Amino acid sequence: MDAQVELFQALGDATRLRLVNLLTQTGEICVCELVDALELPQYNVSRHLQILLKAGWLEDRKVGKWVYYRVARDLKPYHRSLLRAVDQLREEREDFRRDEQRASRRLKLRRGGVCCVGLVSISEGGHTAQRPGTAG
Amino acid sequence: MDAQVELFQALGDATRLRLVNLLTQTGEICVCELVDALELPQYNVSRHLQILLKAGWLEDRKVGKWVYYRVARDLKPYHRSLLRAVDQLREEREDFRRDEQRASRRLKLRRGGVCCVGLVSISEGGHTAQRPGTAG
DNA sequence: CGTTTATATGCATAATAGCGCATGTGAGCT
DNA sequence: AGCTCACATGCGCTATTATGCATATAAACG
Repeated sequence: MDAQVELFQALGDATRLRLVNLLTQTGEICVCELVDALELPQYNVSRHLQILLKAGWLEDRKVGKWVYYRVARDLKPYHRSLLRAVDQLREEREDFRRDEQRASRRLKLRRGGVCCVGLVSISEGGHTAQRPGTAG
Repeated sequence: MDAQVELFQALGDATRLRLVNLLTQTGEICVCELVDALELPQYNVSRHLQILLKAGWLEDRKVGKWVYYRVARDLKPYHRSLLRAVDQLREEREDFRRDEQRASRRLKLRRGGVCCVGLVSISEGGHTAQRPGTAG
């Protein structure tokens, strides 16, 4: 599809807006951390990450069994403007702020700068607690 | 739906991006002029205008049988950032430029600052030539 | 090699979006 | 009143999208 239209379309979804916001606020962050922060099922987060990736919004970096995502670095002016818009949304979006809080708590638990290391149990059931049926 | 998500979603469509671009570039402009500029069927343009209107992007003003649209005036910072992004897209979008050219030709034909007055035939078949079957 | 962990994806389904056609609405003109 | 013009909208269709479930992939670890 039209690459620029795809760019806007990728932001036309609440979950993806939350992801983009979180990624711009926290920098590089891995999928399991995003799952915990957004409190959404892993497959759901993964799907939306793929959409953002394909649209050109994100970069991924694989480290062992983890995948870290971050906002892409080679951005054009219109990308920047769009990211600024997302940032300016923050004031009005409680969900953004809650995501950021949960993410910040989660990121403090990183050991040696690596996600998930030494994590046995965040909530009961471990940090994959957001699998449907386990949480909620 | 979530008002801010709707805002982004409204821009996630080529036709609506073209409309927003044209409206930011030309100011107030009526539906028949937009139809000529975009070379799309009237019902199509009308539909997308309603979507943009509902999303909070546009204002309309009815004058006789015409309806003029313009970009809304009470905009928040994130609206402005988004509009800036659309503007920055212009460089890469031939379609935007073509729309603007056709619009500019069309707008020169206004009489007394009013659209459509004294217009008998722009292209053969009159200025409603974009009805399917008449054009293309 | 089998198992666990982290992530991605095929599939079915439900919801949504865009399009074309036809028609409705409402203003102005005769 | 009847007609035309400018614009909006209901309907049916098709295409796309989001979601949930299950499973695939692939790395790490015993």
